[in-house]
Amino acid sequence: MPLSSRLSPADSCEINHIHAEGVRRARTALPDPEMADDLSALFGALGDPTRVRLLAALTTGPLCVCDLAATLGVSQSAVSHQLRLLRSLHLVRARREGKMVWYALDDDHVRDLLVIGFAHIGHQPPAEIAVEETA
Amino acid sequence: MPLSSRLSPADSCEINHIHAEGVRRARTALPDPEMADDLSALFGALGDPTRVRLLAALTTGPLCVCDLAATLGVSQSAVSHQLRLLRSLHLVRARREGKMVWYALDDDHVRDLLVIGFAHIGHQPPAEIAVEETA
DNA sequence: CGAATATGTGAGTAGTTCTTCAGATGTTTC
DNA sequence: GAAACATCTGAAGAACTACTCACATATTCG
Repeated sequence: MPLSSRLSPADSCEINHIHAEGVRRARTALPDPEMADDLSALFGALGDPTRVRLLAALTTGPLCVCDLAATLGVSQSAVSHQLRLLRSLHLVRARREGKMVWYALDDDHVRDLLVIGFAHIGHQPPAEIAVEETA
Repeated sequence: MPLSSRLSPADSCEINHIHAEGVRRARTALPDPEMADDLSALFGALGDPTRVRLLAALTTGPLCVCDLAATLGVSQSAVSHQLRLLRSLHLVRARREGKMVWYALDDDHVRDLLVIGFAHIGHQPPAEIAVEETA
């Protein structure tokens, strides 16, 4: 039980009013540290305006680095740095074609996350995101 | 057209090989700056291991601050700070009951995001997350 | 091969974030 | 009202992030 050993008697509320039942139940749903790190890294990748916009742009179909920079109005270098992060987390996929590299969303999870995200913040997603264009 | 004015001739690849068609299409899916900020703030909130674990814990039902601290094994103060952020983004809801404050997930978007996130990173979510316990 | 084009990358820096610490606030009980 | 308890909050420091700049790499074309 590595989890219970983490409940140090330190400061977290001593042995106060802990509701043992609820805590035990909560622990069953608690991802282990590695999962939590992976999950938060994934969401963290979506936690930046530039990257969200990159991904949103890519929902309309593949674009090369240059197009992405032009679409967002940011420097090509900045885009490249961000794409590397997105690639490392399998959010986008890169395919070289001559001098250019085309980027595309890696799978539908990305689109799903964006749609739910938009729903949560109460804005309507820009139409193209919700529907698969199969472009 | 505030978007096109953002395409400064600065460094983003001059007027090179931009594929005008794709860029124009991509722009239709591009959230405006305010949306992008809201969206990324939402995902950013999920972009931290402690907060992901807090939310995962809450998928099993409401817990008080003290329970959450005990469940995760982190200080009560740290939990409180994080809960404030999560509350401000409507990811969790707080209800005072005497000395204690019970926290619960604010809506099902949170659960959905976690489930998709787990699917993406290829781990199975800890069983309790996927199903609504109506506890 | 050398020039031109498109993209990738390391270092540096300004800005942001997460935790801890100390103390404030709100609630109950006596 | 004072003591005890649960939670909240501001300040501060350590760690992380995202951009820019300069240059490296890769591909095509002459």
